[in-house]
Amino acid sequence: MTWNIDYDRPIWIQLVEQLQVALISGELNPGDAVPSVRDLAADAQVNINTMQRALAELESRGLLVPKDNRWRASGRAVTEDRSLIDEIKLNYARSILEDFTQKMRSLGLDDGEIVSKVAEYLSKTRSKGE
Amino acid sequence: MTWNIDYDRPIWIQLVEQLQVALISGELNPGDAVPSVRDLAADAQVNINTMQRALAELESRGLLVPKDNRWRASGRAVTEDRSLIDEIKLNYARSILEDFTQKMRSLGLDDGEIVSKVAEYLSKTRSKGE
DNA sequence: TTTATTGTATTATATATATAATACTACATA
DNA sequence: TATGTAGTATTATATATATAATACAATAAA
Repeated sequence: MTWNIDYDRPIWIQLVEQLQVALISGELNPGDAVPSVRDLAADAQVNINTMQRALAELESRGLLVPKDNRWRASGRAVTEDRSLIDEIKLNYARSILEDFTQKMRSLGLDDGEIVSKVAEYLSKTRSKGE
Repeated sequence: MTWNIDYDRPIWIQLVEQLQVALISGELNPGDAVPSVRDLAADAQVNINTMQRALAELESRGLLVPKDNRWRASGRAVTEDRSLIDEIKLNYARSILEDFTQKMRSLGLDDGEIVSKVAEYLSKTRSKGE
């Protein structure tokens, strides 16, 4: 997976968000093994403790689970609770829409202008395939 | 003006953003006097130093200017350079659109779905007046 | 059985952020 | 003229974040 860290927000929060996107976009599927904390940290070029904090957060949300019941050395996996993933996906999409429309409206744009600007921007940035 | 501070990003950056929105949305007009640092800080329930940092940043961007040429006790005003405000408004709107479409696409939505979801969300949250 | 790997924990350090308290200079105003 | 107000500066303190360097116990793998 690809990482994109900027520096005006806590890194561990950005890691949580980007891992969550990987889960709800289907880049990581229910039951899939998750790379080890060390590997993920190296991949994202981030300290192990920082990545550990992100994974612990996702585990507390139920999105990641320990792979075996007994102890740890088996690593983590994506939850098989698809309804939980769907629920989080819906919430996430709604929060993006909320944030976006709030910002556009605060600029003084009305609903028609917002829709047309979105359509215009999408067509400008459409990849050749679509 | 209304303030809305959350706690996962530096406060001074959020102050810069929200003051900037006030400028480019026309809530504060070119030439308008800006309240004193102390008053703004009290209004936003934020430390004076924090608000000062935000105002200094906006001044460095040319959006705010010292009210008189001589010294300070006259306070600040909004720049009368309307083209600068327009330019920043365009950049801001574009960055919002960029951020939004990037997030929606990363969820696996195609352009048609994005437009329809925007339209649907806008109609659901439309105020009575519109 | 030996070695490597897993998640986890601990300690220390550096940095950025936010606040509080205080003070100064120059100007505006009463 | 005397007082208040503007922006600004300084010092100190608390907190969150991020990193580094280790270490450990239990499991997996060679």
